[in-house]
Amino acid sequence: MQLQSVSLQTLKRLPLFLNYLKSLPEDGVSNISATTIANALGLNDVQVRKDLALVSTGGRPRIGYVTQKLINDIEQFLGYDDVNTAVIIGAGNLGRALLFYDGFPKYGFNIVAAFDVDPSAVGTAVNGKRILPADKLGDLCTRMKIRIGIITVPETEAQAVCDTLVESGVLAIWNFAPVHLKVPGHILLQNENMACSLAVLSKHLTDQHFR
Amino acid sequence: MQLQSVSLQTLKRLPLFLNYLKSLPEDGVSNISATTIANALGLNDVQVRKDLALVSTGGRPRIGYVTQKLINDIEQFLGYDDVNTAVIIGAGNLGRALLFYDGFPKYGFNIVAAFDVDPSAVGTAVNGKRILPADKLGDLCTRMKIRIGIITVPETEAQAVCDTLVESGVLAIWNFAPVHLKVPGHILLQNENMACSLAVLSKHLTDQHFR
DNA sequence: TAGATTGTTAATCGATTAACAATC
DNA sequence: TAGATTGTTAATCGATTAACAATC
Repeated sequence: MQLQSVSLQTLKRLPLFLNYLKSLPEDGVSNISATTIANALGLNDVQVRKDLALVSTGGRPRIGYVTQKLINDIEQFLGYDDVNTAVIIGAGNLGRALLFYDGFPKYGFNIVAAFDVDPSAVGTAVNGKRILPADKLGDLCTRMKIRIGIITVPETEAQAVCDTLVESGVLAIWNFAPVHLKVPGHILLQNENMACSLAVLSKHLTDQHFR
Repeated sequence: MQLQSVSLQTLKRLPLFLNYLKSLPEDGVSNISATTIANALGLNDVQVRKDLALVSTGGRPRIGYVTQKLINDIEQFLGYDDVNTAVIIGAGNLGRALLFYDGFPKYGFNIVAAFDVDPSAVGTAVNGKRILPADKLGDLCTRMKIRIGIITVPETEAQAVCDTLVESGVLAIWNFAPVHLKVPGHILLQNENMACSLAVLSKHLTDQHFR
């Protein structure tokens, strides 16, 4: 699966821009230059300008962009206007952390429910979201036309959960289990691999590999 | 900060190889080919071979690599032999999830403690790790020569925590707060930005941007 | 006007993929 | 031997950076 209009790299930077722009004081200057954004985020200014050119227009020499318009354009491009429904499978610590994560509603995502196999968890609620029995997962996804599944179950359960999601019409899967899932080509699989992050950090501490 | 001997891309793939190799049945075939690994993980076989050439030797045509030697070589390269000590700042849901995360000890990381400002959390323990008052953070990092800090506090607190860590000699920071932190050049900052992941997923659901 | 900034084209850089000889 | 696989060199691809004319 590849991006056509916008590169994956650009797509990953846009939320950073958005977050930075939103962090600016609202009563401050209403314009902002690509150079300012670049410096604030440690990026190249031409890169920022190129990214912005793909999702917005109206940057003026000497003046820059209108901050609010830029925010609107990026949000529109990223589809934060639409509300996307998602489910979380696995109501352990990580699943609970995600249920509390403020970013979801903020960026147009709505977690409709969580699922777990543990009978003592089923029936309770976390941050106002109900925890349902795992065997109801497929049914609910199909009925509610859920498009996004977030997997926070143990390694051993992840593939089975993934298969159920795919069968039930889920299109995108965000996987926190440290395992390589097999999915059909039309499914977008995003792996959130803690081990990768650890490796990069760990490597930094053994200096000779850096220059 | 840039990598010399190994590219960042390779560094991110090595843990994937490691995880896959460890998932193989131990009583199975003792050799494995780059092609097999590549197919299992959906990568290019030459890419795998190139990556492996950087951290191991002894692959034999027609036979492949000795699985156990490969595991040892990757682990040694990634520095999983040494135990790295780390602290978590913020014992909320995400912090607690990380305290329970099995991957840390498995990959040579030891979380020595967590810190929080909430008096009702301070003094308790999560998964056998003590939760200490936030104002003890700098002292403990300096005394115990902590090298890695994991930030799971709210956005507004993240920069202050980050500054304390840097002042106390921490070299690598893993930031889960959705904010761009300022750090000196010699510090490795790894951002775990949920918003970025969301953007990529969300984008997939608006098909026209994909080919 | 002078100078900062945009937007775009060209050059550079790095990573991936293709091709292929060596070899078990 | 035949064929699968390694390891390496060359070609391709894509992203970043540099250069610069346009413009406010």
